[in-house]
Amino acid sequence: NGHAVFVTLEDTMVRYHRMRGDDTLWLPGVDHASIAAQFVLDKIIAEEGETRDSLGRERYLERMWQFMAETRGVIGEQMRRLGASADWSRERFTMDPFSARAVRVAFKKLHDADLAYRGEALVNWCPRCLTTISDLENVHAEEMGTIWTVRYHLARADGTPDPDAWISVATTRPETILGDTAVAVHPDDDRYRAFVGRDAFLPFLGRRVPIVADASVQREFGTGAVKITPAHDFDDYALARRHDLPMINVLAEDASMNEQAGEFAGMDRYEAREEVLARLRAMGDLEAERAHQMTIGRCERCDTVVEPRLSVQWFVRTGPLAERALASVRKGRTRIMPDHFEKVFAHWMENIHDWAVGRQLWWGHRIPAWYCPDGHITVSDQPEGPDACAACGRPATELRQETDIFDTWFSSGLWPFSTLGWPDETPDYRRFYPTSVMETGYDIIFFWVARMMMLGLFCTGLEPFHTVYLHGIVRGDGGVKMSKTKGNVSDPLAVVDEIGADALRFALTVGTAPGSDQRLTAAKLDGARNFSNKLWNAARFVIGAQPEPMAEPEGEPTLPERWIRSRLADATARATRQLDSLDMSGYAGGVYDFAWNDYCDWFIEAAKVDLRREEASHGERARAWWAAAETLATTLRLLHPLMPFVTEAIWSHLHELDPALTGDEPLLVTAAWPAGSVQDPEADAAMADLIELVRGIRNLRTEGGVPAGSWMPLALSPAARADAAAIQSALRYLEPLTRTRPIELRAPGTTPPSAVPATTSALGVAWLEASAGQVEAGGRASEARAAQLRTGIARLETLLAQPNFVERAPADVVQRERDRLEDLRGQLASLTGDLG
RNA sequence: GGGCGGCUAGCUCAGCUGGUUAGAGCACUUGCUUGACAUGCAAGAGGUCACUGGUUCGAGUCCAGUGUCGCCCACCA
Repeated sequence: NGHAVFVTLEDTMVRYHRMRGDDTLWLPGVDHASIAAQFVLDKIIAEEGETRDSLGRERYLERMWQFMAETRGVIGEQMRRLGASADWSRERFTMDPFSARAVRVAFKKLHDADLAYRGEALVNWCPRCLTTISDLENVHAEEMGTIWTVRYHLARADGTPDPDAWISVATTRPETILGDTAVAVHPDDDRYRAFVGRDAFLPFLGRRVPIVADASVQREFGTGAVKITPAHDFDDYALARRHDLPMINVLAEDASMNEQAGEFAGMDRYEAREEVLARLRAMGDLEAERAHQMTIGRCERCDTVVEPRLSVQWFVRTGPLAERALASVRKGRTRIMPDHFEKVFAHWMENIHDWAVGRQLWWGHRIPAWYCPDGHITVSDQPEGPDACAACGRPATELRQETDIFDTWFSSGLWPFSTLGWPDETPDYRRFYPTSVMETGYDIIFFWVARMMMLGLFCTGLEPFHTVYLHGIVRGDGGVKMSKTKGNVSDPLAVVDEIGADALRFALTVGTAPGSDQRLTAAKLDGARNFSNKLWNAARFVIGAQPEPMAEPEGEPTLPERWIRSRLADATARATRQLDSLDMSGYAGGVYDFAWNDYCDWFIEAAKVDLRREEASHGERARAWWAAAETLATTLRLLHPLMPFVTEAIWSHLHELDPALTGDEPLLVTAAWPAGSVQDPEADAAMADLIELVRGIRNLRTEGGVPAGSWMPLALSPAARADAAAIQSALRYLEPLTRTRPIELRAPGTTPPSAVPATTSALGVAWLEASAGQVEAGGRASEARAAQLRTGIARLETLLAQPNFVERAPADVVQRERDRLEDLRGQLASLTGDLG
């Protein structure tokens, strides 16, 4: 379903711009997702009784290519079924040779600029995936754990532990005691002032560690004294660097205790924890134990508790890169939608750490760094590597390449330009770079968007896109996030099979806002399906209503014809504006409203009258039909970006009927977006009056308990202001639309008999000429209406009586309120006159 | 510990730079197999726009604070 959202949004944007005649490219492709892919493939081969090591690097990677080909096929098929009109001839993959080259070149460029370096540091390590992971892949959550207080005995003058003097430290990870190299207290803490400078003994291993003072220690927390394990804790690491303390790694790569752990070596970290606790208890040095809520980081992929690990790694120095990316956003050269994500983006960029880009995995691009026996590093962007060590000239044969691969996001970060041929200035690159819109989920704004901004600006000197459109997460009926692990992912293809891709696309677009999550409920999908069904049926009507024989259209357009063209012009203008500003939901809602409420509910119903009028000439019927068909055709153009399938199907029928309807374009996908046309305010107003009157009369029928099927005589007393032609043209539609016959025109100012409910509109006052008993007596409708009018009038009178309002509000606002007041007074006058 | 967002009809949500009587879909009530569509048509009911204060002629909309739910970021043992 994640696919369905981005395909829908991107495809809608792209189809719109193609219809506009813009030079449009939607380049499809996928990344190689190294850690996730290995995680999945490891499981698959495990079922075959194999492991990564049993297969070996080469065969494992062969399997991976095969697996990836299948996955890509599935994703491509899904996208196509959803209607993705991407340029499949340019499909790209982050493991293809173009990407590989871009990765090498980009990395060398970074290294040359001193923005990539190799160094020893503490990184997040997943003991199950056996690789470094980035801060972002280390997901923190609150968990209940235990905090223990442990006694470290002080060293006596003779160098032995003092059984009666100790310093107590608090820890949540007792096994790391084995890697402690100090105890720290706050310099101003009176309790421990005398301890500073002395040594304490670790409970095991017989190691003496110094007690140091450091302001980073929180006096209030725990005992106020903290054990320092530099190789296994980020705080401790920083402190150790300040105090020049040794760093002892006691964990192996799978998080079992290593040989530094002495007698604990070989135990798993949690076994060792229990063992350490048991011994401390036995020695009487476990002072306290209590439940403790803490934050624990787990591997995003496999949920294993992450270990900080001291190792030599490749890093990207992000400071200068982030500064530039941030400046771009601040200056508005790249806009993030919705706006408030700019703050989120800025906050992250301002607090960014260097990026550990190396991964101890197989599936990915190997870091193009070569080491010579003398320790020199040569970074090369050549596919075959360097000829010789850049520092000492040793031949390539004596160099060995780094075995670590890049974080997938490194190659993904180059996507906007690596896919267009960079570092070469290819025609595609010149034509399409920088790109315009980056559409993706807000959940990967840091992983991907931030990296593309940083690397794009660094590599190409240009912002890789001018707009970032972030979509939200799709949640299921209960508001639960759909995730593969929870197994509540609904298969988009199953939905497509059931209700069609168009309906799914519509449901995913309407009523959503960028950056906000949405609930995709069954009811919403139903509504979307109903809409595509509605379109189909409206088209069926239009197609079936073509007059026989079809003649040259003639005669003046009727009111509904003028009106629907005006409404269409308005709908077109709005849709254009909305799509230009990426208001996808507004666009979807707007065309829906036009197609259903204006076109189907009012125009088609009115057009039926004209199409079936017996006295109409062939030419007049042809004109009436043409208006309906033409409007339908334009509506299809408006809807096509969002609902490509139904619209295309209907289009082909219209084209078959008369190519003039489709502008001689057999395919809607390549047809043009409708040009704007002028609105017709006169028709808008006249039709609004007619609609108001129709509604009023229908209301009278319902309120009066008139059976829906029966014809009722109607009396209409035209308003003095209404012109005769307008009344005449309205009558034609009034009759069938309100099921009233005959309609008697009374003199202006005529009032209905007392107690007969009437409806007042700009066109006049109307009431049902009921035979006795057919209309329930009473003027409830009129009373209610009069009350409404009185409230409105009172409100406006108060408002207009305020000098402040009249003097300080803009003239047009004041005038508008005055007009409204006049209008309401007029309506009330005729209504109260009628009531007697 | 910081930051961000939501709070509008029974439900899911629109509501742009403050200005008609606050909207839609679904659900609900009533009536309709009217020759495109019952996946439909017509009419209707339903809201102190979370709360408090402020700015303003005018606040769902802007400002401050409170509550509540959710999310993101963060190296407190």
